[in-house]
Amino acid sequence: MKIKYNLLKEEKETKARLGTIETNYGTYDTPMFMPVGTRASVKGLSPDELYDLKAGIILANTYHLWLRPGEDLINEAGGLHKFMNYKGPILTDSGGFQVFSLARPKDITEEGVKFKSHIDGTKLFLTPEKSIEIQNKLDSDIAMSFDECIPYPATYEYSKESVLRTLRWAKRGKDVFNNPRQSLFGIVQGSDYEDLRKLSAEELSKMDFDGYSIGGTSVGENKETMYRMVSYSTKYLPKDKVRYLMGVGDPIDIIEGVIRGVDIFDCVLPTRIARHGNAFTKYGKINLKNSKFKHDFTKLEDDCDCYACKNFTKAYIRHLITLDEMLGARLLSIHNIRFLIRLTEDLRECIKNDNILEYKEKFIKNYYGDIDYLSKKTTGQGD
RNA sequence: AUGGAAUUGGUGAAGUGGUUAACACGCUAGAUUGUGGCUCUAGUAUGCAAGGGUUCGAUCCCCUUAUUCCAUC
Repeated sequence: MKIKYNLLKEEKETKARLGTIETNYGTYDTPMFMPVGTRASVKGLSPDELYDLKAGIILANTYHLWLRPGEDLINEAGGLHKFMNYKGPILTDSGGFQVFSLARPKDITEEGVKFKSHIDGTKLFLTPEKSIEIQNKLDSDIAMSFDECIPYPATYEYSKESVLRTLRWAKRGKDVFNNPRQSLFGIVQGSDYEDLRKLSAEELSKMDFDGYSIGGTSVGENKETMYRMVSYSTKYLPKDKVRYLMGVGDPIDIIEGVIRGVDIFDCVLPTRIARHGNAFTKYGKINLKNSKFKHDFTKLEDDCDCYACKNFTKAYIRHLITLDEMLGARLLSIHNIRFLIRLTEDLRECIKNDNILEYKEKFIKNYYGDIDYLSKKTTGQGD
């Protein structure tokens, strides 16, 4: 079946939306956070552990699975769900983002994108049709259109050219799309130009996708700019379809995104920083490698219900991380993903109670203290 | 006891009669946003066993002492 979005309530003072999304594998509440499992695995975690975290949709990556093990092998296994034994919904990214990090501008043509494999340097060519064909075979629940994610800053001329091309690519992908149990999303681009975001969102809407993504954020702009890009996008998207802000998962960015009408987020941040020894807490991110935690026999967070917080101390997790024991990264991944999912649970309550701005103020005060987070730069990828 | 060799940071070590003593590990911090999987960035010896001497200048040359290792009795 195609996914179905049900809008239940809008928050009184903001554009925040409470809703549900019906999928092949159950109905889930939004706003929601999707853990990332690039290569058909959320690094270090089993499906059972993901269910315990109350994860709903997870993300896998077309580009990576295309190269290894190949879409035909996964098709032979009976599709992505059977292959990895995940009994929840799966969304596949289109490979557009890898283009952004692996290709050079001159390799992008109307037909598709030339780039080199990050594994062995093999020359590769990806087109909108090819991306969709792979995703159809992977048999994920939601496929993404193949888009161009441009760096920031970008000139108006280049941004416009790119937006128009991405629109043509979206149309081409949709035309060859042929998996009836799969849904297809379009991706809004347009850098930080409101008229381009508007053009992108409106043209995609005319094509009637099953949901819409916001791409091209978190590519080197500051947070204030990112929030503007999000506003420019949700403003022109239909209310009866789900909105997904791609690649965003800093806690405050999730809050700001929800306030601007975003329903779904995904991000590698919780698992990546976990592997590097960091944990989200409501009083800011902490680095367990810091010597101050050596004798700290308290939990990561007192009120967290995750397996790591229920069973282990900071001193122990620090010990695991400093010695590079696998369990350390696993425990921090569990905690960090649960932290973001709990955040979305809180935000859903706030939408019901019409007090999301209060929640945000309190969150920022706890998390950032006096830090001016709005001027913080997002990471410039692809360099 | 005699002869020989050595002694450089927390560790393994490179090195030179003359601006900031290489590198690695460790340690201390920081980074990380549609994942190029243990990554990246920065800091980390006012010091070259101790004392004395030669020299414009010594970690580097000489002497004494201490310690360690090897060989022989």
